[in-house]
Amino acid sequence: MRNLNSVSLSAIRVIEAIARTGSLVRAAEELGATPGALSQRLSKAEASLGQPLFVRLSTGLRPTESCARIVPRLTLALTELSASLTELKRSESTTLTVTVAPIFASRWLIWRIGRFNQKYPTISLRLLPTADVIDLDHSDVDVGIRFGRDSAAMDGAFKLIDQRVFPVCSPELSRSIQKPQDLFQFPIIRENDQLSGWEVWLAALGLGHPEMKAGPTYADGSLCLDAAMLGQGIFMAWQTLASDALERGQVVAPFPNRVLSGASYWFITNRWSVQKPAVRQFREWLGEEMACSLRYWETC
Amino acid sequence: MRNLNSVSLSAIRVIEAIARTGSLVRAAEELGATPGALSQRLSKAEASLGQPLFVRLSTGLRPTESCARIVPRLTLALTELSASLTELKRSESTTLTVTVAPIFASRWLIWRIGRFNQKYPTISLRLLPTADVIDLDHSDVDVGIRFGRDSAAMDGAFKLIDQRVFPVCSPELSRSIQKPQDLFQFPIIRENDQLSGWEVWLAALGLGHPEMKAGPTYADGSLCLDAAMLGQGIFMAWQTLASDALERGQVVAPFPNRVLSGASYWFITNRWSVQKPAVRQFREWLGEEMACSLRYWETC
DNA sequence: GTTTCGCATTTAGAAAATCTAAATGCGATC
DNA sequence: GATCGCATTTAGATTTTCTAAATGCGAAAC
Repeated sequence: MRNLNSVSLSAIRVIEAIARTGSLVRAAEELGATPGALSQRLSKAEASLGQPLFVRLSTGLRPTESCARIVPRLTLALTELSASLTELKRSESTTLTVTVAPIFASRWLIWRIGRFNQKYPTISLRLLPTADVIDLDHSDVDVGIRFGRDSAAMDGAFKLIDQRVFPVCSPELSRSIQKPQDLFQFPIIRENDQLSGWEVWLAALGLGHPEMKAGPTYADGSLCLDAAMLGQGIFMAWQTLASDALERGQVVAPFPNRVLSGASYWFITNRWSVQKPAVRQFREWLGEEMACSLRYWETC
Repeated sequence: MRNLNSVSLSAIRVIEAIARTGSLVRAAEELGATPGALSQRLSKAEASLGQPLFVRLSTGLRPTESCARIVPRLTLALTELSASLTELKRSESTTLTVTVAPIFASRWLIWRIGRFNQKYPTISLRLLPTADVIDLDHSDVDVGIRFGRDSAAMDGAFKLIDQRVFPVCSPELSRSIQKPQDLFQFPIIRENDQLSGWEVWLAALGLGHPEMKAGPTYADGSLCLDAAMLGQGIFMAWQTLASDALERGQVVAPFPNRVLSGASYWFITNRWSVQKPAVRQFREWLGEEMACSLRYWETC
């Protein structure tokens, strides 16, 4: 391996091309350079190898015996390198790695990926459900779907959907609920002891700060939604979380008001992946699916 | 193959080394460069491939999935290139191609090559008997043994031996020859209708321009010598031509005077081959063999 | 919790390599 | 004897690549 320090690899390519084509001019054409440039590279290689590699004929260049002996090996090795790069590009264009928050993945995305695979069978979509934000540019992840406040919008991010919040509960509970104030006869389910979303929702409905019953608290929204399904209380949910549970009737939203929370879902891209067609296709597909979910919520 | 235009081959080497060693610092050490240089080459490669090849960890660099997949192929290909270069160097050091005039080859050199092979069994000596002078620097020939006038001595040539001329004839004829004038009762054998050598020899012995009988003419000195052996006349020979025939008694030199012709044998070297040990060894061996022939001539 | 260490990366400027375009030279062919 | 095709040389421009030092960042050590 240390051998390769003695000759520039580009010179090896020149040698192989000249040997294969039998002429400087043809090799130059193949390599996209001028004959003069190749001639110089060749001379340098010969000098550093301490031996001539080609016999100069009036009709072109003929490899010397020892050069001819290794040319097939050079061709092989260079073909191998070339094929490797092709594979690199190919695999890159057909696999798409997406990092998403686990809750979004489990409550919304994974149920729809089947349709994506149907539409783009050549793209192999891989999910990387992680809670922490990755530096996409220095990873092999193409896309991130991140939730964040609109004010923190990052460079080159694409907004997928505004988050809207609304209370949900089990069908049983909802029977006792006619007006917003009725909600507060039930416990309020909390995510990490927080009551996120309630303030904006109440404000939008012109309600003050009613007294809210203590309720169970869970580490993430997904568990909170489960608790709501089981009738443990009222939970302030949002579209992508509750979408499928609503559709299946596992929970219901007693009021049609869906209030902008001021946060959104963002589609962010690895700097390298921006121009990958698969990225664009995934983004467009995501947009369509979200629009479809939205339409459903509006009709119910 | 056209693929390889997109990425510099040296970058491929960097990629392979980083992937194999797992660290920029170690790769830099192996490739004999600074980490900064490799970092730059890598960034450029990533840019032109349009994808990151390594995930940056605090402990070093980890290949991305698609990079890792091709690394074994890269290692293979680079190893192959390296091995090819090794073979190139190896074969170069053990085969020695020598271009010689056919007459010198057939009358002197080939009878001694056996001894050369014995002394240097690892060097495979190949003779290229050609009449025309080759431009060594642009051929795969390492050495030329050329005959020429001293005034035309070329650059970097090494004089092997001064040519000395002397008349020879068959043993039968020589019995009638006591003094130089006796030579001219026999036909004078010519090479290409020329009487080369006679003038200097006669001058050295203080003889004028005696009348010389017409004799057979042949295309080259080797055939002239054969004619002399067969008693067809007198031939003005020289050391390397007549050496073995004299030793075997096929011809005799009636007079001890060996006169400098003003020409010599030259040992010339392909510019690339000068530093090959085999070249030096062959030159030294040639010198010894010639000295040995000289000693024999002096004693007879 | 702070420091230190081992990395990779960035930067600016220097050095080296490589290239281009045109001239040159050399055989072979017409 | 002229012309064509090819490789080579040359000088100068251009691009690439490198070095050395500064920087930044995370993990381990203290």
